[in-house]
This record gives sequence, C-alpha cells and structure tokens, in this order.
Amino acid sequence: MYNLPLQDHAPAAEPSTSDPQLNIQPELTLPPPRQTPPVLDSSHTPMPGIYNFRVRLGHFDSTNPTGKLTGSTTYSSLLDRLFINMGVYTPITLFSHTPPPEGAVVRCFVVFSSQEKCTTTVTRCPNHRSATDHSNTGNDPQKAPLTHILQVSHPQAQYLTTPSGVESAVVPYNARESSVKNSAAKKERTAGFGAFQDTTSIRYMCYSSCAGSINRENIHTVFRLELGSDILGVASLDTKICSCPSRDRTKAEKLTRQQEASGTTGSSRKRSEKGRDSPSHSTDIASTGATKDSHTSERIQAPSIVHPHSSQATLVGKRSQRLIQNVQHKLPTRINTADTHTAHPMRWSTAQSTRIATADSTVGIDEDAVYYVAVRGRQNYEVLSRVADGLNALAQRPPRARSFRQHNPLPTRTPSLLVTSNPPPPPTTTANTAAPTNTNTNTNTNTSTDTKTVFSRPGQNSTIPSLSSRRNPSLVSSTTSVPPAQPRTAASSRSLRTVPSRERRVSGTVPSDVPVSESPARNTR
Amino acid sequence: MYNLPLQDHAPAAEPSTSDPQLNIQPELTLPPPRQTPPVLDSSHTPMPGIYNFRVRLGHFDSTNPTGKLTGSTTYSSLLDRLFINMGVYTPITLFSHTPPPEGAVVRCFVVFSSQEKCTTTVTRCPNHRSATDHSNTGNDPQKAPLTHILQVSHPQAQYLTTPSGVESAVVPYNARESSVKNSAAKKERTAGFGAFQDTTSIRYMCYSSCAGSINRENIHTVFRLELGSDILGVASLDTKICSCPSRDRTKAEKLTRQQEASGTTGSSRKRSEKGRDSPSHSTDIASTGATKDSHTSERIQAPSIVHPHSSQATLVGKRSQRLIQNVQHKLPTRINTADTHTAHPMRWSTAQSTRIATADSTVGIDEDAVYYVAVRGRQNYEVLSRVADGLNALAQRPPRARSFRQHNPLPTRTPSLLVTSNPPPPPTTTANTAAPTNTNTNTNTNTSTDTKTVFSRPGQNSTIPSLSSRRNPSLVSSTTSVPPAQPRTAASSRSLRTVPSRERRVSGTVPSDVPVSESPARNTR
DNA sequence: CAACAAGTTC
DNA sequence: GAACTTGTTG
Ligand SMILES: [Zn+2]
Ligand SMILES: [Zn+2]
Repeated sequence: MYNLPLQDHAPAAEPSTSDPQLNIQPELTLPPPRQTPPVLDSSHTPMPGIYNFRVRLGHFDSTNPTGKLTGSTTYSSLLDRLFINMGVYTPITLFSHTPPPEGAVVRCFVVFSSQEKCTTTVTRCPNHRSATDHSNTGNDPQKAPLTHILQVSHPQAQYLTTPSGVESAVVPYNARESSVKNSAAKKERTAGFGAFQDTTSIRYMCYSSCAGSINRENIHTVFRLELGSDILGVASLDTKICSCPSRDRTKAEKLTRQQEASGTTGSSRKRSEKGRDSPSHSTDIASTGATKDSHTSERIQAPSIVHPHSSQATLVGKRSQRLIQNVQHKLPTRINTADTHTAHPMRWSTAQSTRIATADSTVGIDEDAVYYVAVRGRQNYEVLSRVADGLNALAQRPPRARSFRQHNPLPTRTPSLLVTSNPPPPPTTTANTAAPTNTNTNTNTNTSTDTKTVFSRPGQNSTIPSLSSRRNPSLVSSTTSVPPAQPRTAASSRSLRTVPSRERRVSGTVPSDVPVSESPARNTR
Repeated sequence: MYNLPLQDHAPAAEPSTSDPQLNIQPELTLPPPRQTPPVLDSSHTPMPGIYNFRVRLGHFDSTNPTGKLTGSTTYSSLLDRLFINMGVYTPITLFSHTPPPEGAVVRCFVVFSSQEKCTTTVTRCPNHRSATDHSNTGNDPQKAPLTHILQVSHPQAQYLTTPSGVESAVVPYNARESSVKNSAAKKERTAGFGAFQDTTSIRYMCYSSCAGSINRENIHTVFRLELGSDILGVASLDTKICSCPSRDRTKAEKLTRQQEASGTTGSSRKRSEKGRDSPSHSTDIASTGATKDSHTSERIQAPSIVHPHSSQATLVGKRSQRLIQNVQHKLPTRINTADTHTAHPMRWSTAQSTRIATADSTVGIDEDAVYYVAVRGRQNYEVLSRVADGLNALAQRPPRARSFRQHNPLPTRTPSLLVTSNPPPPPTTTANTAAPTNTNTNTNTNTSTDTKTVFSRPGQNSTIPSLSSRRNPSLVSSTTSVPPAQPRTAASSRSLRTVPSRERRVSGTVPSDVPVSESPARNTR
C-alpha cells in the first residue's frame, strides 16, 4: 500500500524520461541475445506478420516525437525490457505498416516468459484482487475485473476471462497514419516501425514479485492483432512490474553488462535473472504474407495464435528455437520441462552470428531457420502436421536441452498444446465490456477468444531440421535479401501458399487457453 | 511457498535450542522497558490475576525441563519476544499458581501491539487464506478456518469468529501440577511461575510482514484464561512471525543493545522497531483477588477482558500507562491516535526506576501506579466510572503524547471502547469446533465471546492521577510490599471489594469485539 | 547461513 | 534516492 502511484485514468499522452532508444533494430545495434533461450509461449511469440505489427513504449506525436515516458516508468533498450510500477499507466504504441483491416482488434495479456510457466495463467494475486485493497479504489470492477492483472485504458476495452481463467483485454485497433511525419527525432525513434500507429495506455495491477501471481517470475506483455479468429500479428514486451523501476533497471543492466564482459556467465544465473528471455522479440522475426479473408470451417476456441485460413510462412532464427521448445514442451509425450537456464549456451552462441529476416532490415541466413507454414483449412493443417512429424523425425537433430531441474515445487501443469482432431469446447468466456468514458461497445471488437494456432510441431527432440533451403519464394523472399522497408500490402501476401516439405515447421493446433488442470500460480511463500 | 516448514500436527513436546532465560522475573533481571510506551489493548493487557496466569514458551517436562525450543523458533529474553516462522508449531505452557476452576478455558488470539491498531482485527492475508495456497495443504478448514492467523493444536480447540471478524481459538485449560518438581533446571526455568501448567502448541499462519494482514506491524499473542464470561487472567507474548527468526532476533537484539548504549535513542526508531512495546508484560503486573462465582445481571458480548462480578484491583507501574493510553485511545472524544514512538521518552525513563508489584517478586513503588478497580454490577460500574472521570479531571496531569503522526494512510477506525448503557448485540459468533484427532467437543469450553471488560477510564488527557496513596488494603497490599510467592487461593481473593476513590482507575465497558467499522487490515502495498 | 531481491521507509 | 526490512535462493 501507501505510495502506490495508482492512476484511475490513463493520461492522454505524456512525455517520457527514459531510454529513448526503443526497439530500433535491436538485432543490428544491440548485441544478440546472449542469455537463456527464449521462452515465449508459441501463441505469444512475437510475429509482426504482414502488418509488421509491433509495439513501442510511449506515445508519439508532435508534442512528444520521441515518445518519452513519464514518471518512474522506464524502458531499457539494452534489455528491451519495460520497468514499471504497479498501478500506473504507460502509453504503448502499436505500429503497423499498412492500415489494419476493418474490425481489427488488439488482444492484450500477460504471460510468463519461462517455458516452464508459459502456459500458466497470469492473474492477480489474492491480496491485490481483494475488493478492499487500496489498489482497487476508483476501479470499476464492471469495467476491469479485479482479477485482471493488465488493464487497458480504452473506453471500448473488453475484459475477457475464459473458463480456465485466461484473462485478456481486447481493444479496437485504430491505427492511423502518423501525423508527425517528418520529425527527425520521431523518425529516428520509430525507425523500422510502420507508419500507422495507435496508442493506448496500459497498467499492471500486481507486482512481478507478487506472491500468488507472478511471484517473481519474468513476464511478457503480449499484444495480439486479431481479426475475427485470425491472428494478424503478435508483439510482446518484456515487462517487470516493480516499485523501483529505475533502481531495478540499473541493476539489471549492470548485471547484464558484466555478464557480457565475463563472457556469458551462463552458469547459474537463476537468482538474478530468472531465466531471462532474450530481448528484442518483436523485431527479429521475419514476416510474410497472409490472407485476411479467412473462411475456415471450424474454429479452435480460446485465445491462441493462428493463421488458419491464410497461407503464410515466417522465417525466424534463434527466436524460432523458442517456439520449438515451447511446442515440444506442449507435446503430449512431453517428459518434463527442460530447464532453460542450463540449455546449451554454445548452441546459442553460434546462433548469434545469424541474422533474422525482418521486413525492414537485411539479415543473415540462419541454417536453423524455422518456417511457419500456414495452411488453409483444418484438414490441410492436420495432414501437414503429420507430414511434418515425419520430417522432424527424419531430421534427427540432437535434443537441445536435456538437463531438467526442478526449481519450483509448484505443480507443473500438463500443457495441452497438441493436435486435437476435435475442436475444443466453445468459448464461454466472461466478457466485461468496458463502460467507462465511452459506454458504447465496439461492434467490431472480437470478444471471442477462439482463434487457432498453426505452429511448428517438431519431433520430441525439438530441434530444427538443419535444412535451410526449400523456402517458399512467396515468403519473405530469401533470408539473405533485404526486404524493402516499405510495408507489403495484404494483397501481395495473399499469393502465399503452403509449402509442405521437410524442415518446415508443421502446424499444430494450440488451444492457447491452456492452463486448465492446475490453478493459477496461486502460491505464496 | 517453498521452504515453509509447515506442520500439519504439532509435535507433542520437543526440546528447544533457544534462549533459556524465559520470563524469569524480567523486571529484576532485565533492564526495564526503555522503548516506546506499551500499547496492548486494554482487553489484552497482561494480567496474571489470582491464578498468576502466565505463559512461557516451550514444553516443560522431565525430558525437557528447560523447555528448549526446536527448529528455527527462538525466543529473546532481552526483548521478551518470540521469533517464529510461519506454519510451524511451537509449544507454549500456561502456568497458574492454583488449579484452575472446572471449565476454565484459554482464549488465544493475536492483536496488534500498537495503540493505533490495537483495535484492528488481525486476520489472515488474502494470499495465505486462499484455499489453494500451499500453507493450507493438510489443513482442515472445518477445524481451523482459513482466515485464522493463529492455530492451536488441540483436539478440542474451537475457532471462533465474531460477526465483526474478531478471531480466536478456545481450548480447555487443563493445568496439572508439574510432574517434574525438583529439577533444578526446571525450577530455574519456571521460577516465578505457578506449579500448575498446561502445554499446547500454536502456530501462525501468516508472516508479520504479510501485506493484507499484519503488514509488518508488531503483534502480541494473547492467552486469556476465561471461565464463562469472566476473565481470570491474561497473558500475552510479543511475537514476530518471520522466515528467518534467528537472523531477525539477532538483529533486533543488536539494535536494542546499541540503542540502550546510546541512551534510548527515542527519536525515530520507527523503521527498525516499529513502536515496539516494552517486553515482559505477563510478569510485571500485580494480581489481586477475584471471585470466581460471578453472578451479574447482564453481560457484555464479545471477547473482552473482564472481572465483572468480582472485586479486584490490580496495581501496575509502567505497564499501567499502556492501559491508559489504550483507554484514552478508545475514549469517544478521542482526538486521534497519539504516536507512540514520539511519546515522552523522559517520562518513561523516570518510570524505569520504579518497580511493579508482582505476585512473586518485590518491587518498588510507582507513584504513577494505576489501579484496576473492579466493581460488582453494572450500575456500580457506571457510577464508579463517573466518579473516576471527575477524579481524573481533577488530576490535571499533562497529556502524555501529543505529537501525532500519520504513518499509515490506512483508515483509522474509531475505537468503540466507551461506556455504553445498553449491552452490545448478542455474540452470533461463528464457531468451528475442532474435530481432528479428538472429535468430541469439550462441553466446558466456552464458545461464546461475551465477556466484560472493566477498566480504568482516564480523562481525555489520559495521564494518571499522581496520587499514590489510598490503596485498597485488600488489594495487592502495598506496592512496596513483597507479595508472597505462594499462590493465593481464590477464596482469599473473594474478600476483595471495590474501592471507589480518586486516582482509582475507573472501569469502562470494553466490547472487545471492537473492530467493526472498517475492514481488517486488508491492504497490500 | 550468506547473498540477493525487492517493497517500504525516510 | 539511500537505507532498511525481509522473504527467497543456493
Ligand atoms: Zn499482487
Ligand atoms: Zn499472509
């Protein structure tokens, strides 16, 4: 309690005082991720997609072209991580290269970064969700449920909770072309980001240290551009909610720098940086085309990343391995949770030299590249899945991480990411329509969480087939080529087709509404 | 979560590893309280009473005559404070000079030590009361409610919760004459304690630092010997529930010692020792007689200290000032909560040179002595109250503490300790009868919380009349005299009568079930 | 048990 | 913003 700078309403748009070098092609200017392998859940993996959907902290306009943040909120470009106090709003700007389609919405939610926990629901701790808690004063539970850890200050925000407890907030995505065009500062600040942007404010209603919820784990804030049941893009943001953002950022950066100096002290960095994920997630993934006019026959409920009806393939490098990990982690035959922290650091060092295709920047080729193969129609998807299974089995790459360690005596929930032939149960999600400043509900807002995830599904060993050729020409061209910085139109991406072949990542249905069996991280000390 | 040494069942009786000098006439062997004035709630003020009802940590028998504690649990005789981890049982022994009457029970509960909070209910934090919290595994909610912060390992324990949320556990008091009589060690360890003893184990289900409950405040564990609606004695124990009892004890002792060296640095010790109360509460209060065969006409509901029908007067020294503070604090005309930490340290230093009459030890005279005058019958009590008011008004002693400071933005609840002419509402308490090992309920156990409190009621200025004479001869004799160490019989105390006069502490009805208006300290950071 | 992490106090 | 408190980690 006490000095919590709780805000009842998010300020319209404020200047910032923190690190100005936000997300500016981190792959090129920042050292590649040298920490533990990524851990984002497959349905949360950053994927700019054809819209080059990306997130930047701050609000960018003529008065604040650099998007400086206010108050204690701060962003570390070194770590690509947001440090923010609980209860305070911070503006985030979602960019896209092309204007979003009508009815596009952004689903915002928080996930655990670690692979062990990435399927565990992040909800508010019992202390803070208590109606009598001071953090809830001036809060309208009708608008934002007390259990939701993430609030979006938008009159049309809709708060959803699936039966299994997965929480998210959906707001319309009304990106407009940036009014501040030629500002040098703004240009610098938004280099690599699309010309269309939409700014909203978010706040977190728990600390990262809150027992009974995040419990000192690392989290990512995920912004998912959706249109109906399609996921058009995913952006995420490494987030730490703490009472002393500045202090903690400084400390984290210092630690990172000295680790970097001492050559990736990849031993037991568990304490200080609990399996930190490598930063710069929303910029190191190549995006390809994807049809927006989807027309599937059936749907997978619950929030999950998906490109069900569109042909699409996304090439990623290191980041892809996260996917593999995650998918592996979700396999029905999953053995246990591989300890990210003890994963082959050498392997990652090698990967560091590779570059990932981005819509805006030239990158090198990654032999470990992973393809996201989107299929049109469920049948196709399942067929493709089986094919890919065979391919993955053939490519007998050694498993990545084999050392398991039980850090947390918490119940390990069995992930439900597996290809199911029958669709999951209907949404039945609880929707709280925001009725604050603006009581009218956006009819275009997708309140259902039923989206599909088409993802790579490697063999048990999770490693990627080492073949690097056979790339769909209609995809993000060659990994060596430098895609033009200009946004690709949706029409151009519509020509994409699925490319079934080895080393392609097979798609797997991912009911992202996964955390079912176990209760949320409702444990205290 | 994690390494919590939770115990499902209290061990029968274990040896100890901590400070052996427990409560051995602390007034004589330990420096007198030099810290902030006492703060125990009037209904929780230690009062050995005619039974010399006192508490000692540990279990004392032939195998463990010194009552050593086990595990991390430790006791500081310097601070007279228990340091204990959450979830672990520790044996406590309740002593009495004479065998308790049939049906006598002990009500156990936790109170805030500070006068500002002493009327606030201490309950469990939302995190730990959550049924899914690991601290509740193996816990039978039918036995001990999840909300109760204090658990008593007794088959006949009854857990009560008043409508206003006051929680307590009641267990029968079956004190038997110590079987280990002549052990030198035991004798030393139990010097000053009665020959009759009953040992039970208790545990705490929250940390002292738990936001949403104790929230880093100081607490006392109160053991109240009750017979029906009569309170026969009150013992209390300064308690800190922490994850590192040893470390915290060492640190607290070191701080105390250096404060002591630097001459009672009575300035702002708020941080380190949040208005710590002076220790040794259960031994520095003289006890007098009190009839057990009460026969009042009406009762005051809810737990509260009381000697409704018996004539009794208790003389206390420094400790008495706590009472005054508390009573003042509860006056209807109460201005605000006086900051204990800024209270006149000089005044207390002076008081240090005084000695308090104990049933077992000779002590000096305290001119600031306070008398607890028990009256028989409500009418008498109210008359006496009015008389005392006048007396207090005449004795124009300057108010003790006048500097108010707002440390806690929490809602300050208006204490309800005032003389009401109509009795409070009926108990309506929720009783959870323990049905663990032993399912049979003790019919003698008093499940109702309706007891009366007869207490001194000073003027607004709370100071004590400086008169030190006019003591009831039937009371604990003279403050200078050394009461015999032998236990007084109940019969001897029955001869006591009320002595209405100036400088006598007037009695005031104290519905101890006070914390009503506001919700419990349900605030987090 | 030492070091750390992180909310709170001043 | 420095220092402290205190639960957690190894
Ligand atoms: Zn919280
Ligand atoms: Zn607690």
